[in-house]
Amino acid sequence: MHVTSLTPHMCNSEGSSRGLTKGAWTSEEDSRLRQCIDTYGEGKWNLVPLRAGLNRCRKSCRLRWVNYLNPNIKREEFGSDEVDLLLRLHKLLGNRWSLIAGRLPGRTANDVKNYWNTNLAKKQEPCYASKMRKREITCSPTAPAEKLNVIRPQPRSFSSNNGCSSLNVLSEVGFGEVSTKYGSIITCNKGKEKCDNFVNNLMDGEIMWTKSLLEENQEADAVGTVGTTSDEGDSSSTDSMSSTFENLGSLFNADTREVD
DNA sequence: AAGAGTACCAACCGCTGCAAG
DNA sequence: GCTTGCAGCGGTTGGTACTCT
Repeated sequence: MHVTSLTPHMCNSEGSSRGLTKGAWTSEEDSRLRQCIDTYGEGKWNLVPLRAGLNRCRKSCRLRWVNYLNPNIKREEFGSDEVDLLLRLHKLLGNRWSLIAGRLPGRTANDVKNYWNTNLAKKQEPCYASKMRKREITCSPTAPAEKLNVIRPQPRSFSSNNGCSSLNVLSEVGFGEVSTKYGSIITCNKGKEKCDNFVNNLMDGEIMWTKSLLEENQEADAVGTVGTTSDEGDSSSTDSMSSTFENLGSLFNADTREVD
């Protein structure tokens, strides 16, 4: 990008940060930003530095609001229910912190990411946690999941959502559930392309039962496994189907329910 | 009490996706 | 279809608080 002039909304990646304040925010800056958001609302972050009279880039302003000043942010420690949900969502979504945070009312992506890296990563993947902490590669960490092209982050919702569930996440992006004799399963209800993209971007070992596969097989119980790197799935095997649903069941646990 | 090591978390950086022109 | 600018994401860094010796 060719930059000919400097404006407060420009950050390093967009141009230059020369002359812009960096580092910790002062209470004065906080109050200015808060007042600006109160007056103009969220959004138009490129205008915020000018409106608030801050010598900060728009990214810094947005981050400060989103991660710290927003009054909806929870300050207390993660509860056991939140941790449980976080674990299951991470298993499902990988490091899509904003998506995960969207299902944890009052938590920001940064909160979730920090909590994961400091409290949970070590329990899940000791090698990865060690690497994160020490910046040392002493063993091969689990490869991060491929980015999901289909799923776009949902706007934060701070409603007291009792339906915080993995299935709700899926339904928001076009996936739903159907039930079979094996239990509830995830389906795609917004077109085969989305479904295929989702499936193609699943993490290793994750298994997806798609409505399209159901339709292709022309029978309610004809389902297929979709492996990403290992073709361990056997769509014709009842044992495989059962184990698959066991996997899904453990993945969703309480979220999985029968649909009449 | 003091220094070293560790944990936490706010903030920064680089990148990507999307929309508008 | 291409370019440009904005919004927002995940990874990473660095300062500080805390704990241990």
